[in-house]
Amino acid sequence: MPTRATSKATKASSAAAGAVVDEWRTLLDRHAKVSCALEKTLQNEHGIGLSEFEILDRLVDATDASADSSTDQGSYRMSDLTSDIYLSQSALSRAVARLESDGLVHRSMCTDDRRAIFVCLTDAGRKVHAEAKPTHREVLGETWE
Amino acid sequence: MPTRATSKATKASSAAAGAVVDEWRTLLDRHAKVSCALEKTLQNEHGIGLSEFEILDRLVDATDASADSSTDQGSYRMSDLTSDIYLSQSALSRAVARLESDGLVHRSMCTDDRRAIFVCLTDAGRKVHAEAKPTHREVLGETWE
DNA sequence: AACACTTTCATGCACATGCATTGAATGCAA
DNA sequence: TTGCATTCAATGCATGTGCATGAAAGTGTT
Repeated sequence: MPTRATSKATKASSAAAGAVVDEWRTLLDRHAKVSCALEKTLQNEHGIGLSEFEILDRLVDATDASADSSTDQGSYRMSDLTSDIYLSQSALSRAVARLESDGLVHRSMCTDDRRAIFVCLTDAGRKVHAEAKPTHREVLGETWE
Repeated sequence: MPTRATSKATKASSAAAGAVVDEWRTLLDRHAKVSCALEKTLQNEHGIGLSEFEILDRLVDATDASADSSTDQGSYRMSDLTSDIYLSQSALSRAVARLESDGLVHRSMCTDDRRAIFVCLTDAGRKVHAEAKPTHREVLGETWE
């Protein structure tokens, strides 16, 4: 396993580089298959996209993790969420906006730093996630291999 | 390392399911990081996107693999390409259209089955791919881990 | 031949994403 | 205080993608 290629490792390691390329293609294929299946199933059965589900998932994790009632239940600072998820800042902003318009999360200002936005689950959001989670796990198990 | 889950591993394995979820999140993160880096670098240094490069890559592979001059050099049937790559049929159609307008590939009809379209590399396409391939491998090596 | 069905690729449309920018709030320094 | 750079989130814009459809060509049945 080539730990880390030197910046000029283009020529020397043709076999090792080929292995990474193979892994990369495998990853691309699996990503396409799994995320496509998740997207469709979550949309059909629960009316949310994959990005939306992933956000809800993080929020629930955060809620369960910190039992301290920091602000509301399961608050998550927008900027923290951006770095904890695979979405870009703008994509996250819009996804949260979608979730809010669906009534699944609530955006609130922080009094300490009035630039920051806190996102927290609503009861409806918690409910939808609880319903969608088994579906998510199931599809993952079916399509993973 | 869980080699391969049985096909009906939905309910029974709550711990194993959690492991798959972890792997899935890891895959999502790596996919985002690597594909984003590849996209940017390929675009900046060679003027093509990741999808376009992947298509060129398949075409070159096909050229090298079959030394028989089947039709032209490195022809690839559109429908075959669709199943060999992670792109959907419509995405592939447009990506090839982009490549053609850039002069990197050439679309030609097949006389046997006039529904089918054959894609083959132009000299310019071969050249761009040859230049971009080291970059691709290099970025892959840098961002893989 | 005539008809229905399938396959193959392109395209209109809606939408999610990334980039770059904007606007607001903060922090720091003079 | 004023001034300037920084941080944070939202948004205009361009673009790539998927879904559903359409058109053309092939296949099969009567």
